[in-house]
Amino acid sequence: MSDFLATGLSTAVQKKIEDLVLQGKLQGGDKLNEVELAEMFGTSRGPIREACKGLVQAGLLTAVPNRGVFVRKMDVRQALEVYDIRAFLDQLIGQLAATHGTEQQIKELWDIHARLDEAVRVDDFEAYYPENLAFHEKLLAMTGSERLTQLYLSLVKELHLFRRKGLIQQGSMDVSNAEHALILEAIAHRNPVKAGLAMRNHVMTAKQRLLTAIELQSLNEPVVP
Amino acid sequence: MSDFLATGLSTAVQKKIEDLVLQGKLQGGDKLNEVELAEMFGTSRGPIREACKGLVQAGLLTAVPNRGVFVRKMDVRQALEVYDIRAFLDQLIGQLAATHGTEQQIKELWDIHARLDEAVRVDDFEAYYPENLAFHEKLLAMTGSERLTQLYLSLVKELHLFRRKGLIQQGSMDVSNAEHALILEAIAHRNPVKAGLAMRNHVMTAKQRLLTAIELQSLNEPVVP
DNA sequence: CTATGGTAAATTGTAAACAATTAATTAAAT
DNA sequence: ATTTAATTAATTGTTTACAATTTACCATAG
Repeated sequence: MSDFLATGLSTAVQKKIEDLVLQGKLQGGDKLNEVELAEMFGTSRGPIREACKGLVQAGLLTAVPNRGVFVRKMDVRQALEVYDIRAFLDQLIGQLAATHGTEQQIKELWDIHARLDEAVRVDDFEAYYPENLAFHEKLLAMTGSERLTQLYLSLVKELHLFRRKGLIQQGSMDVSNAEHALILEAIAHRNPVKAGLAMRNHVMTAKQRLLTAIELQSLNEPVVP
Repeated sequence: MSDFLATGLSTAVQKKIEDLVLQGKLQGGDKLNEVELAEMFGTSRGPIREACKGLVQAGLLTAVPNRGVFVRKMDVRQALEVYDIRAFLDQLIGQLAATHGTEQQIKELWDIHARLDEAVRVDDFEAYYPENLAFHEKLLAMTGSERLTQLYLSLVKELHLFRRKGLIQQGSMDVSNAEHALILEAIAHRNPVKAGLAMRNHVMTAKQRLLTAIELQSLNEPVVP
């Protein structure tokens, strides 16, 4: 390991394995071979095992005694469970952001929203996606709650495990950003309840989009493979 | 390790260390010595280190590079953050319990509530405490959401890190169980929104009790020690 | 041809040894 | 006497070696 690391080898390895999972290079159900990973990162098996323990606790991997660790397989049901949880956490985020956000932060949210609108206008999802992330991360920063931030980001990672082809839709950017506007107005007016409900609604509509997308897909695949 | 364990040594060790923390035998800020723990459990340091990695991810321990792991120190601010999160998770729990709970489960809730009332009548906190846990665990079971259950239990454990003398009050059992009644009625009437709000309120009043208790304590300790 | 059993390879689980960093102690100097 | 430097001890980080379990393969019986 020649890398620069101020936080220990196992932690660095944990981040790298996490990347492999989130980028989809390791997919749901895949088995993680310890010696393989050790050679890949140029370490021994010790740090690999420690890293995996952490990722199991984080919900990205699952451990089977004497069989090893596997990338967690997330089915539709579990994904919907996480959407529900996220919806209520987002409600809290909206409340806190409206309460504790500074005027400067609100201004920056408007800036991001303007860029999102531009991406909607030219129908550029590649531009929309990172700005959307920035929008929600700015909201997180406005809450001032470390634990909430950590928990929320953890759940977002978890949802990355659920990636059936195109089910997390690229469409409906316009609807999504209209909802952003409602959230922003409520925050700008310092209305925590309204901001919270707008946030919760924002996630619930995303959940609903996923549900309809699943229904559509199941119509195209009517018989058992 | 002569113990019976179907899930690996490091996992068993993790549970034991977790117990040490939750029982307060290891207190906030305490340093965990690897060789000491290894001798204590009759293992080598490997499983200890793996267990600690898991507990760090779970939020019960904190790791400092080249210095070791310590029991996480939770201040008032962090505890209040967790209360807020729990409040909104409990709202979701209430909604789901009212939606998916079976009539049998609702009946069992009434039974627990009756025992809680009896404990209130004779002012027996030792009897109240475990039944209160049972009440909330029954609600969790009614949600049918594994992830929500896991997350909620994890946050409850986290709150155990915050234990200043008597701040988690034993009093106000009567108020607490009156809130339980409101929750139960809403669930029995299959009113998810009402049940959710009653649950959130239940946690927020607990948070408020903590806040007032802190204020009272700070009045008794006016000067810096 | 399928099923069963047994042996060998591969992989995980644990322990012990080694390296590197941090904490503690002692000695010297201002 | 207090501070600073140097040396030693203790502890963490990592690697290597060993044990136990699982998986794969092949032979043999039905």
